[in-house]
Amino acid sequence: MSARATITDVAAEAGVSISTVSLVMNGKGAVAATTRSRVQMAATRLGYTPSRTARGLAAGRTGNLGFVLREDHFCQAEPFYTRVFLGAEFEARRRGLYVLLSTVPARYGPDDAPRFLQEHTVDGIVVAGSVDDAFLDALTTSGIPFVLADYAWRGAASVQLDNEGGAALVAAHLAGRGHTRVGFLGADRDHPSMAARSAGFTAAMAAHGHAVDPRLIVSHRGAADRRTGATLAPALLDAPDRPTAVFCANDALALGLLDAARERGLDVPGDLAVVGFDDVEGAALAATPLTTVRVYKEQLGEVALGLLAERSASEREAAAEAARFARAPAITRIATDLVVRASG
Amino acid sequence: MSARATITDVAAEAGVSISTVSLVMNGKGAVAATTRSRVQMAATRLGYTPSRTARGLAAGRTGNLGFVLREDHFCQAEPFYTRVFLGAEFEARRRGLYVLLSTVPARYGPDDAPRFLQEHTVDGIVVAGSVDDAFLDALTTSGIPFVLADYAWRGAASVQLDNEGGAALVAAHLAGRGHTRVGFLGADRDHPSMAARSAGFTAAMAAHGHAVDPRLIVSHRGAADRRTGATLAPALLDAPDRPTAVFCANDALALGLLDAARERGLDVPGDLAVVGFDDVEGAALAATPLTTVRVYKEQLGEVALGLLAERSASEREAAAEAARFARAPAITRIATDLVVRASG
DNA sequence: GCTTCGATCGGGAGCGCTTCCGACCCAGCC
DNA sequence: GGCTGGGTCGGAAGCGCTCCCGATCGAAGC
Repeated sequence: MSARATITDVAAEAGVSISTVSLVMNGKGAVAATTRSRVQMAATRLGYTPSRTARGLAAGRTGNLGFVLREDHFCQAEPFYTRVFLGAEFEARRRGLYVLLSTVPARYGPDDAPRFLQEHTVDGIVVAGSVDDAFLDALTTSGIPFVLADYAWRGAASVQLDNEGGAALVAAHLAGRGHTRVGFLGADRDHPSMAARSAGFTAAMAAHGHAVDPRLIVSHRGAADRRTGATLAPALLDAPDRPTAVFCANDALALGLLDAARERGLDVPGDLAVVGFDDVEGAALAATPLTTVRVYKEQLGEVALGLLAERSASEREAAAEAARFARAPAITRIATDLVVRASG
Repeated sequence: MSARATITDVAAEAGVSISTVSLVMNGKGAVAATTRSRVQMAATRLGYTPSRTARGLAAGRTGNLGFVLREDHFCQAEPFYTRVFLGAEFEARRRGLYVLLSTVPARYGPDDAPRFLQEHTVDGIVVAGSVDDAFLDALTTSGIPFVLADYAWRGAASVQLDNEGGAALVAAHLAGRGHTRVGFLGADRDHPSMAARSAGFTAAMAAHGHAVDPRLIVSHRGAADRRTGATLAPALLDAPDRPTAVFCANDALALGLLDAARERGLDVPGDLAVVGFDDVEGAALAATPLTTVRVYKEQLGEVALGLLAERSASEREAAAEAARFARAPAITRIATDLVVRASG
């Protein structure tokens, strides 16, 4: 690949000025149809693609967005945020943007700032999952627009799963199957999503006339993984008046609960119905396929990135003050579905 | 954050020319120590960080690298390539570079090109894991330097695990424990790493005087996952003369084999020793903790990115022809370790 | 028929930085 | 003491693009 064609080459080839080429390439301004097509032909003939860098310099925006998540979230076995990222990357590609992926440690110190926070190599940032408040503080003061995905923080714009809605679907399902004594198994309770699932479920059950016995609500602060599910299971399974169904705040916990149930020789769903949340890969493959709430991870990323792209675009054109006004503390919700399988 | 400080501001603040500031910021050229420190102070006082974009335009390189992997590899449950990426990102940060993550479909068509292939927004590309040949062809003709990580293709530069070495460690370990009749369980056999593990193991066993019975070598073409491991297990476990030990080409297969062994009531490692490869998260947590070969995924990414960074730098300064000569088909190997646990 | 106006297009000034080149200064040299 | 030369620094030309502004021209308005 020899030297790339530049806008000047195209202008010469088409017999117009570079301004015109620029207008055509960006689809703005008033350009006569004939001129436009002449320029386009010249561009394709020369294999011209505008230089991102030059465009960035001149236009004052870089055309790439950051995607930040906690290191441990990125590396966890279940590729949840991975899929969110994939959705974001897809949407970015659709919009002709790039996304820089970076991680922050669970405990954020001032030295951990992703470099693009300082170098302004990024027009905006998607923050996926829960992160240290200190990071969000730094982000806020940096002035770079950002949107959260699957997290909430103050009035920041965010895209979240419809956790309440999903939990309500579960409640309706269980109530419909005649369960009146149900339990809830949760963990990672500081995460707003987890809290919402818990609250949504108990509220919906109550609405169905079967308030959840507080003794059957176990909620942990630690990681919401399979091991925790198994560890916490006895509190429910060995209770004097065992619930006939348990809603777990996520599939990992549910899988752990299933392990514990199997150990005890309980029949699922005969003795115990188990419902999870997330619809992870392993849910359908489990020994007893798991009834769960399906969430659309890619869509979460797509929507978040789309929102960010528009936000950072409007940030530029409008006066900063005006844009800040328009920033309604928007929470966008991604709908969820119930997938009924064998476990309940 | 008001308007950013530019190089001009720093020059004014320090009372020098912008050329001098540039020299100081890049640590090149001959600048008197006093001048240098004066500039540096001015820069920190103004909170100056050079604009990536401007730098890129002027210097002809963008300062970011691409990291490409197959979509399905990115999403698999075991975060192998995720860790590789993390290592790469770390190394990039260390070098002041950015990395754009993008995926390609398993079957690559001309329309699937990551956009940065055409827009030259990237100085080089790390390709992780196996990808479609068509993609590598496209990459080659694009002229963008690239290095492979955990893959091999023609004479392309690549960083690979020391698969033979790891397999030899396993062979030595098993032979040392008195196993003379051993089996091999493999899958995804078109992947060079898998082939190397198989070949390395049988060669090393032979060197120990215990040639592997060809009937005890089962090698599959499909995905090397847990399910496959369980599916393929009968060929070894139900053989007339069952091996006393099996080396599995990766941990997922080994885990599947363990499932099958448990089903048959076999004692591990009494009746059957099982050894894996990769040391995935689940290996240590398995019911019978898995003896396996530990591989340093982050290091793989680090080394690959470092190599790429140097390659793309030299690519620029040297004449293209000369650089192409220097491109010895280098294969860098990352050492592996044996981790002995309960399974064998 | 002359002015006004909208539709088109070219000119040109940057965006912030790198880098080549030449100017300058002060030792050291014959 | 004039000259050479190395060590320092400033000037200035871009890198490829965006975008404001003004020029041009034919058509519409009175």
